[in-house]
Amino acid sequence: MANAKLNDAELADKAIETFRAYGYEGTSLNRLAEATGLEKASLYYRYPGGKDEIVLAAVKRVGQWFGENVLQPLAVTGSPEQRVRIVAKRLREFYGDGSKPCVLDTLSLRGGAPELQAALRVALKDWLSAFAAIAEKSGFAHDQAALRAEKAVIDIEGALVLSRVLEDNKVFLRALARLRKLLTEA
Amino acid sequence: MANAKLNDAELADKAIETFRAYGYEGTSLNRLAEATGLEKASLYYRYPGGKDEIVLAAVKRVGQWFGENVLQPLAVTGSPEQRVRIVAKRLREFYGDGSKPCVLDTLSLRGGAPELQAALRVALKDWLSAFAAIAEKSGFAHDQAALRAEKAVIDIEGALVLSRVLEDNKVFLRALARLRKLLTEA
DNA sequence: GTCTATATTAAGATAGAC
DNA sequence: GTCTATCTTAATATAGAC
Repeated sequence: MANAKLNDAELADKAIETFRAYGYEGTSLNRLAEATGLEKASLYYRYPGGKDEIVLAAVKRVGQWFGENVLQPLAVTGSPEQRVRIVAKRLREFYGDGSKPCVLDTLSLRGGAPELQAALRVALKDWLSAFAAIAEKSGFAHDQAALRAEKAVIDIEGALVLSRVLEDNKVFLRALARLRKLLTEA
Repeated sequence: MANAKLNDAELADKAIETFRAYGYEGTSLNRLAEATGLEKASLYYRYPGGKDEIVLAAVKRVGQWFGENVLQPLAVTGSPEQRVRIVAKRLREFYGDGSKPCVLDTLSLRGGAPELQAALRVALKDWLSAFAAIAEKSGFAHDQAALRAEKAVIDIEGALVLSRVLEDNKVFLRALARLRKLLTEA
């Protein structure tokens, strides 16, 4: 790690950008080498398990980042409305105004290792839990809060798909504009 | 075509099942050969352009099928409510109760040819137009009808992503249960 | 029209120099 | 820790028999 060109976090960040755009099968080690600026052999030195190990590290890292920067603001001070507004802003950045796919979507196609699918499932459940918590704090009953959270994540994921296919970010931005109402208003 | 094991429609149907599950990059000719029961060389004989030509043919075919079997019922006799109920049923079949991904999602990752992306965009626009038309017939103003259609397709696409990641079809079935209200009720 | 066999290119993966 | 070089396997693609 002394002569490292990139630290692990930087490497994971570069890698995840490739994975979220091309998916697991579409991300070759050549593409990863190009994206990170490291040669394939260097990637194998740091991740002997190859692509499987890299994608797991990248997903773990992005999950952590998402938790700290997007979901954590839901648990701090401020009204539920204010918190959701901040989260919507973070989501807009995270998804590049709707131009960057969600890893939960593009990495969940068939072909990925079971450990990858398990990691994605955990990340999604964390997301749903955080949204359900803020909905419950806004006054929804437990079950209704869970349903609102589900609808909110569906709205974001679906809008990302439509924005990608239509090449029109406005679809995603409209979905983000619905988020506060969906999670905090009856 | 005389000694063909499969006709073009059958071949496209087998191929699309592989493409929707694995995506474009994840679908190798070996997988297509296995799925169709034909050898790779036979696939090249019928589609000299290889995978690019096969995926376009498959998308064209599924788009046609979707139009005739899912969207066309929206334009026949019956109340808007009845028509949407039928469409929800067809969608449930088309997506295998939520277990089969949408080609618009899994084939729109980076890596596919521009012609493929264009074909997906046309298919999605057709879908949105058909949903918007039934919403307008239900009494929504033109713009509101278009928004309802967008929300409805987002709901379906997003729910498919969540169902896939969570391995829980109930998420998708809940979305389908919302469809009639979304397209026909104020 | 489909097959077996083969050629060619790219992907995954390792060895050894610096 | 990263590199160049190389190996191995799988992918795309074609040739020619039936």
